[in-house]
Amino acid sequence: MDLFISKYFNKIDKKGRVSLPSNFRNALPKANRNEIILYKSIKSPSIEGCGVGRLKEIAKRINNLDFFSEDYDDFATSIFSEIVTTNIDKEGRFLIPEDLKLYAGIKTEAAFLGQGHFFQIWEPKKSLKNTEVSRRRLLEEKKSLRMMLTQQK
Amino acid sequence: MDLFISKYFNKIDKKGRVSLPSNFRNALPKANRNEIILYKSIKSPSIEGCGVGRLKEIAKRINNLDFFSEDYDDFATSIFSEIVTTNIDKEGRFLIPEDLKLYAGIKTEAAFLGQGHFFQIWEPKKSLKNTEVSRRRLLEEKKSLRMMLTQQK
DNA sequence: TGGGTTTATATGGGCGTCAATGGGTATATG
DNA sequence: CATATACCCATTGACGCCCATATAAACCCA
Repeated sequence: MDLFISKYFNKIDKKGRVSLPSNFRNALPKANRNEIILYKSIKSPSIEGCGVGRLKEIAKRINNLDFFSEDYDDFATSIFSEIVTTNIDKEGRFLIPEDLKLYAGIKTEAAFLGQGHFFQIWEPKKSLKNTEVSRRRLLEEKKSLRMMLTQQK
Repeated sequence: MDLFISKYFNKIDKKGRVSLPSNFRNALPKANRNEIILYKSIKSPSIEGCGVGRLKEIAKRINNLDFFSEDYDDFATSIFSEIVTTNIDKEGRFLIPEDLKLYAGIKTEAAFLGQGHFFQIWEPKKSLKNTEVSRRRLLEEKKSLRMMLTQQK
């Protein structure tokens, strides 16, 4: 299963290290499980991450936006210029850069949220609130979309 | 017959393990009978589960949404981060995560309800009450539906 | 059809392995 | 030289794997 699934709460030690959930490590391509990329989420105060292979996918999606629009500039700038790559040590831990932790408000603990082809890293309490809000929006406002997911093939 | 049908009451041991009814195990695709997915039911205080195959189907559909939209996030968060995958051991048992047990009020015993393409896990007493209520609703309020189901072609 | 035997399922428990976490030390980088 | 990061080792608890047993269902044979 090459998807990032489930939610995990891991601690950040004195050295700033945090374990990438083993489940997520297994979702990375076997070829390169020692490296991931991180960047600020555009839509929420969280950090998004994935394997380096997904860079191409991200580029493609941005390319589908109107090249002359403000969005294009904003996205290209926000994402590409801010992407960092970090190494995963033999115990499966990595370091979250200070500016990213600041952006997400993360201090001593991090919530890892599977998002399918990528994952998000949140400050735990914020993640709970966000999950709650998303769930309610889905329940109350988006019946037609929900149908898309619940109908049998 | 690859459908989840019937009702079973199984015990949860000290280690938190519970047997997936063998009938349900047989309803899983032969390809992958060692893994199932679990998630909070949207409509009731119960846990829903099914084979992992359904997950890939959902992933595909979500991937078709506009990546930068709010919808995408709502779905990804509500679904991928809320879903849990658990392994089934050689005796056919698995672990129910604590937060899911809490959500369903399950402690030492679990009721498995076949629902066709998926199944539900309830706290036994609640399941009895729910079955009763569902049955009465069906009888009293949904005569038209009943007609549809029972009329001979 | 009855009685005995096998098989499968649910359940219990021991134990090794792995994941998450903590810390010491070497190495690198400026 | 000072700080940050990589590597190595240790600890703890959870989980997976294996084996055991009891009850129930299936089977077989006379």
